Amino acid sequence: MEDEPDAVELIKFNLKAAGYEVVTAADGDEALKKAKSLLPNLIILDLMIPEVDGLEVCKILRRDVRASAIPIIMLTAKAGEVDRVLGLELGADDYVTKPFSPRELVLRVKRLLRGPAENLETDQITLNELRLDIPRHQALVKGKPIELTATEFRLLTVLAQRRGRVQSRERLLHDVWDYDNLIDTRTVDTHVRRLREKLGPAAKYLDTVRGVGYRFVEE
Amino acid sequence: MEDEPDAVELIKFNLKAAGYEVVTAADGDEALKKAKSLLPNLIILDLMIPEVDGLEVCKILRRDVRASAIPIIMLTAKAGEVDRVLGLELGADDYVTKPFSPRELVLRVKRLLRGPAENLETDQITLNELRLDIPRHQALVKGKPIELTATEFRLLTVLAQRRGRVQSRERLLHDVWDYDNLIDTRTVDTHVRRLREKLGPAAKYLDTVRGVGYRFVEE
DNA sequence: CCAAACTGTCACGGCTCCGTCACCGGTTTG
DNA sequence: CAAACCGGTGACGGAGCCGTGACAGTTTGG
Repeated sequence: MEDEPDAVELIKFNLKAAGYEVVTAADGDEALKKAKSLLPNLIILDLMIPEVDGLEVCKILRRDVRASAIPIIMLTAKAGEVDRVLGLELGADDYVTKPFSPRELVLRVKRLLRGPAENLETDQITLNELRLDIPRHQALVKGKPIELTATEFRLLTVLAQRRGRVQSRERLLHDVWDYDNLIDTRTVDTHVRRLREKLGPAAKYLDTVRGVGYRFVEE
Repeated sequence: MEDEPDAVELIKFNLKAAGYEVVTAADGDEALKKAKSLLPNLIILDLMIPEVDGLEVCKILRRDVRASAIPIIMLTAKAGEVDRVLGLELGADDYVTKPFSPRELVLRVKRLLRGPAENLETDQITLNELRLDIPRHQALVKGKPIELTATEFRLLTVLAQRRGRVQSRERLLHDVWDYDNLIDTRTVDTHVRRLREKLGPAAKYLDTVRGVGYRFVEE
């Protein structure tokens, strides 16, 4: 979500190299639409964009029921204190002044995605008889604790946090295993199987989307 | 209750935007007076404040009959990590290290105001036959005092104060040892082992969560 | 100034867990 | 309708994790 095409490509390239999935928007209006429909895990927002001003986009997103929880990084041309305070007041979580190194941006993205803000909001996930308590590292089915290994728990957490949306095997390998090589592996499948075994009746929430990946069902 | 005017205004703005009523104090002395007279629902306390030190303010408030129950969030500069454990012993309920995003602070405020029961830090923790007397720096099993070294006691305290929640080795190294480097160490394991030896029958309260860390059991 | 206590690191070994493979039934494709 | 594709399943060997004992460097106390 940028104004200069070159800069957009540069950022996109570096983020993809770090293993992230990137979607871009040409102006503020498009940015708003995509943000609300795709509900990304993080938004990088340039202040100087056409159609709808960056600050305005931020403000609107913060009022949105579903999008308000998404962390936002702001890109600003001036190092002016006004923009910084204004941006933070409107709910941005971090901001970067141009010019900046792509590496710095990637680091800030990582920090925000693993940061405390995310953990605070998602420290407990409940879906009918299944409950995930992340700080306690405990999964409950109908109130009874289920013994899960560390990897199984992380996999289930990632899927549950993005419930409704299909996660490809590559994405899961990146987020759960920190694998960046795209080697074909049956690892994910095996772990999903073990999860289903242990979850018992709650296994119905784990959907297989043939040819794509896995999904935690919504409602 | 801050030292930098800009930061105070920033926090104030964001809390008000979240629907809270906010009162500020310029120094520790003023903070104490206002806290005792207004009896707010929550206090955000900067460690680096003039007149009366933040830790001192915390200690005084905890001794006060009427103000002792008020949750306190401490703001600490990244340098003085020793303050963290010290603050916990003095009865702070949560910590935020600078720099932090305003949104993160608001989230922590919400959490503390939402569930006071699960976040209350007392100076005495009792779980069946095990009792921890934090101000006296003493651990008791079935009423009999157990000889613990300084490090062992701090480790046990940190684990017990976050009972139920798994603490990673890195987290424990950070909070108990002030280690920030992520080198692989068996130090935590060794100290847990020594703790278990000394605790005897009460050792069952220290859970190992394979691949994650350690946990003080709940109930 | 010495002895005792405390602390961090290391090596070892048992045991759990994990990644991979082969196989097979079901589904899609041409 | 056959061939290719895909994902579920069971099994297995290696890797990684953690408990344990030992030890050297440092601190404490007499």
